[in-house]
Amino acid sequence: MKDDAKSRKAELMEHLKVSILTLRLQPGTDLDEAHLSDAFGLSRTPLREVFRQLAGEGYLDLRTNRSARVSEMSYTTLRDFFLAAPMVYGAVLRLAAQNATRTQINDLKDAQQAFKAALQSGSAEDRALANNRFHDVTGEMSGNVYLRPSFNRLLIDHARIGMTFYRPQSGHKTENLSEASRQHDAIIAAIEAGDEAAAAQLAEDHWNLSRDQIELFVMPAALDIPMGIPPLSKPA
Amino acid sequence: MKDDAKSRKAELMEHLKVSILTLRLQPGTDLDEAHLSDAFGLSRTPLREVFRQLAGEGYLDLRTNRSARVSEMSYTTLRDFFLAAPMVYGAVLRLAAQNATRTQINDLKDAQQAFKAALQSGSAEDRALANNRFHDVTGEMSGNVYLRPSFNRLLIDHARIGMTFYRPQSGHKTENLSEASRQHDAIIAAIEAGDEAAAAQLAEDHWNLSRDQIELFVMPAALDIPMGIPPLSKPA
DNA sequence: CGATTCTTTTCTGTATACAACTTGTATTTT
DNA sequence: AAAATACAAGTTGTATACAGAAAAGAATCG
Repeated sequence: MKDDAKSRKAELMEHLKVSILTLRLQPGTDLDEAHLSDAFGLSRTPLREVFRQLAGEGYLDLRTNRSARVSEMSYTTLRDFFLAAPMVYGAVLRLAAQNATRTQINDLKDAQQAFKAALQSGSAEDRALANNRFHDVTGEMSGNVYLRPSFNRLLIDHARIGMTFYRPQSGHKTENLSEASRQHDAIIAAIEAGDEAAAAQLAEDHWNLSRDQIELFVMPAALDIPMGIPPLSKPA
Repeated sequence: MKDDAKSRKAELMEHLKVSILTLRLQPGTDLDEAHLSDAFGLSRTPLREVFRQLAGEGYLDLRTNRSARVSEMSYTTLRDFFLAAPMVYGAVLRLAAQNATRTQINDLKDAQQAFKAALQSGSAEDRALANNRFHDVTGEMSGNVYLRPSFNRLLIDHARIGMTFYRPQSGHKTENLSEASRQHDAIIAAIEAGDEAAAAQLAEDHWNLSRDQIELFVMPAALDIPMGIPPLSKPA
């Protein structure tokens, strides 16, 4: 029942992280210090410290004398993402297979349980968060301080990319998500068996699946409907 | 001639970074807020923001209700380092060869000039900082936001490892450092030519050189002198 | 003496007040 | 009427003061 400043600070942090990962706070959004400090019962001093930390982790961008912003996503970052992700995740899973402890493996299984539950009944946000948690545990397992900064940065945008491209309720999506779930199970098995090579291969497969999904979304089948005359409309 | 708070803050940041990279502030050192804020004419509020940011970049460790500490280095991190470094640096140089701009290439040449100058006449600290600058520019060139967090984290410990293991004035060291300088030249050439494969290969070579150097330091040739009776000495 | 508890001191974390900067608006000038 | 300037409101950055937690020291008890 601790409702002291320390817990409120942690709450704020969690709130911002979740909001950013789920796109409730969209890339580029300005954050209002006064409003947030009011809402969480914190003064601006600790609030700004949270901003600084989140900026360090890649959630926010800070510009002097201007408000903090949710970090941007552009098409160039999408390209950079798929350049870096397979390599880093391959290394992470390889190390996870080497180093995972019993406790961590149980954490991973719990995360996968939650992911499956979210697939069944949850919202897109629940799925993205559960998926994020799953991969976060694999990052912990790798236990390499030099890989984690980039991996965590990748996970942020992985969640946001997922929220952007897996949103529509289509047959493809459900299929791909259950395929993702199957891959998660395989990843758990590979880690539990300490099978590095399998883990690394699964990392690659997992990204190929993501990329295929996005390509389908970005380049849909063409509409087969003749155009009418468009109404006049002023540009914003 | 701006001597306002903003520049003092930047000064403090630079001071801490340089001090940590050169081991003037050793891993595990406690930082005194009162003393630092006094020395740089800043109140504790902006000072603590700097701490948070440096912690995010991997220079410091923050623990609640305890003083900020220079981030630790252990033998396990040394192992983690050489697991991650070749992979990340290989990717960085590959992307650098793809994306480097004219301006960046000039920056890199300037950095290499400074490095050579430091080799000739500078201290170990100068060399480490110049080398750090060189690699930092390659990181800029890669232009990949997902790779840079890990790469920057690697560069911090690269400088500190260098300060630890290249310190003694030996024939080997000078030789290896000029070899490093030659590799830098080759890296510049590969980037300028846009030769990805060569750049990636050079990244690997560069780490092999580092690793050899450390192995030599950790496992020196055995002394060929019969032991006498050691003098009594108290452990610190 | 040694250990333990209590007090004092020091340092970390937070709140508030103030200063500096940005930006939007209104007024003046051409 | 358009542009430029000056003003005003709002927001960010910093300093100081205070509250709370560790650490250090003194006093008490075994």
